[in-house]
Amino acid sequence: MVTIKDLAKATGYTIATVSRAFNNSSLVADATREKILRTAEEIGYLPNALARGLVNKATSTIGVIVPDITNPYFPVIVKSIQDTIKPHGYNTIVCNTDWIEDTETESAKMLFAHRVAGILMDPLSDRTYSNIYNAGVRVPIVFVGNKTDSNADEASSILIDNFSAAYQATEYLLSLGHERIAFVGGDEDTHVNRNRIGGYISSMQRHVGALDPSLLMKCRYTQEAGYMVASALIRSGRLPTAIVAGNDIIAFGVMQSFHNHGYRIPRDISIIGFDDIEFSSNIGLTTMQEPRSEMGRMAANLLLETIRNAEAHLKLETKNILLDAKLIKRDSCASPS
Amino acid sequence: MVTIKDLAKATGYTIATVSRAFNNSSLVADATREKILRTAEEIGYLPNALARGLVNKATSTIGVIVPDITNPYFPVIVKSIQDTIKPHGYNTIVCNTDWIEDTETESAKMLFAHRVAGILMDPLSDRTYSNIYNAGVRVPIVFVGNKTDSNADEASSILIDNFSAAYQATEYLLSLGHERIAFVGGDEDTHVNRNRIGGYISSMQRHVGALDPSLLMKCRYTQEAGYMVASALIRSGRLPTAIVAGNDIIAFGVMQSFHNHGYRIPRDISIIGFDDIEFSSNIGLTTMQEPRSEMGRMAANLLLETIRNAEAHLKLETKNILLDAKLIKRDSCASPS
DNA sequence: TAAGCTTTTGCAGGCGCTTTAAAAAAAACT
DNA sequence: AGTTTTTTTTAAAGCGCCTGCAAAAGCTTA
Repeated sequence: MVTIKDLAKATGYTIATVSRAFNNSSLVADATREKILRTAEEIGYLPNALARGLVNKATSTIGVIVPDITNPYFPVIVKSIQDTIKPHGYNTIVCNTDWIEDTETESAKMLFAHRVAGILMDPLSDRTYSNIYNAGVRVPIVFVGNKTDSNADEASSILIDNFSAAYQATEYLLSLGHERIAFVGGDEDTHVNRNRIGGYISSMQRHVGALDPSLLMKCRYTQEAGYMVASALIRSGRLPTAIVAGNDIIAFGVMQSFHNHGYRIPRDISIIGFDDIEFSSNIGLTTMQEPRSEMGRMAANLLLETIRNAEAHLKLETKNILLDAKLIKRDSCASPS
Repeated sequence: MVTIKDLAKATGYTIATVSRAFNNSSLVADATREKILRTAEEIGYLPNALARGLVNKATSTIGVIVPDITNPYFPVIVKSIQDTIKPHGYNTIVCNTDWIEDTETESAKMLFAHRVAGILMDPLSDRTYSNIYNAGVRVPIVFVGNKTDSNADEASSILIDNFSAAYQATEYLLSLGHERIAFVGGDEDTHVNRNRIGGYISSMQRHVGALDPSLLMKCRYTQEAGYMVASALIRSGRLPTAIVAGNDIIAFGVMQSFHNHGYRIPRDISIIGFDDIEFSSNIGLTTMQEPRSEMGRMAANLLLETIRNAEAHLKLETKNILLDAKLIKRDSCASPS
């Protein structure tokens, strides 16, 4: 393992000069820097990031925590984050929680132990912030995609206006002539779920009056869960004419179930999703599009700004930004027959 | 920032004892360890992973490099890796190369600078191994999903038998009665591409004699690329009756193009993909399934083993393991009409 | 009670790097 | 030439932690 000492010996300078050469310090002569850098290549010297992080008390790594990297919703955000921070010299450690709150806390602790400069995360629950704070994690955090309502002034967040988006989705279905509209969405009590359900209920109540509670179904954010709920719905015999799904993955499961049971979409039942993941267009799913790349980019920039301010011992006012979702009309919704 | 020194002061022991308590050393009394651990919770002490890595000359982090995290093929592998190594106390840093060879080299350098214990990667090209070796990276590497043929004895690999899989896919189409079968696949000269093309050609030549070279089309592994190639094919007016796609993503693009141009699958044209990503079942795409979870798991275990051996200064014989792909019949293939 | 063990704890050096203060070298003045 | 100023380099301390060795404390046994 070649260290700074080896490079010092090889060039004839001391480690102090070598270090400066690698840190673009103006305190080394250009000729010296050049010679050092050239020799570094030759002998294969790569600065030890651990030693650097130790003395600098900060790394150029940013932690990213998501619930499920196999849901295409997240990789786009992760990639957008990576693309945004890379030009600033940062890299990422990505963690997967599998929707398990303990894993989320452990991940945050691990990231903090690695002294990441900051954390970007899609929180699992309203307890997330206090969980990781109580675990001793002290590092700038920006939420993306979801947030913890109880700590809105402790950490910034970037997400869509879920209430309004769900309202809009439901309105669209109503405008098509549907009246019996079900909601199949997330079962955890989070900001996103509360607002999507809230928007749905609000729209329904405005147009249909009291809501039939059996139309509100909760499940996990997986295709299997959507499939199960739809199958149960079919077995119950009291089908709605349209469904608002909590996200596209759930919608996929719902569609597959209806398909397997001989129903045709949108002829027999309409469905609208959330997120607009890549494959929704292949399947022709009408959905509320989240600007995920933009969310990732904005969240990353906000975190970078927060980190810079923290280094300068200023505290940046936290921002809770709501973006607009956009209705993407495709082939999964039609007027009831 | 609470350090080991603070914890030492708080408990009345020295940092040596505190350190031992955290490393499950048998040299601390149980009562002492307990007291220290309890106090650690109270004052929020989390060991600095950088300092640890520095003195131990090794971290419990494993680097993962993939070409495109937004292709659902990869997240499953990444997750499988994470799930496999976590019980061993390791965590991961995931890098995205965007199919750019320089980015791949930079990623490897970054991971090495962070002193990862090892790297798992799906290499972009046959140059990958020498690229990163020449960049000074000296760390155990295991390839997964693809490999560099020129360095088969330097690093282990886990992938499917691509030649045989492509052969099998083509045979299936032939058995359905197709004769004019096109291949739309990866354009880089990599192990995977050579073998998939080789398997296709081999099967075609066996049954149809000389191959019409215009049937062999190369493109990038994206949906857009597949779409373009299919559109060009349609414009050319000389359509095949069936297509072997380099992967499912390309197949999606191809299908979408045919769909948009008024063709029906499989009535007008059959198509078979590669990988069996999640959404292939939704779309009814017949495909050659890669056991990605198993590949990730095996690769991770192999890397772990390699790391252990390296620590013991043994060199583990490299293994190049080929798994079998499995033909998953769905609705995108039929006999030509 | 003292000697001989065993168990537990402390001291100190060092991992690879950055950085402040001081020294040396080079350049710019009288 | 000598002196001052500026540029370049070095010496040394320390970031938070681990660990070999030495010291201290607890236990046994005679």
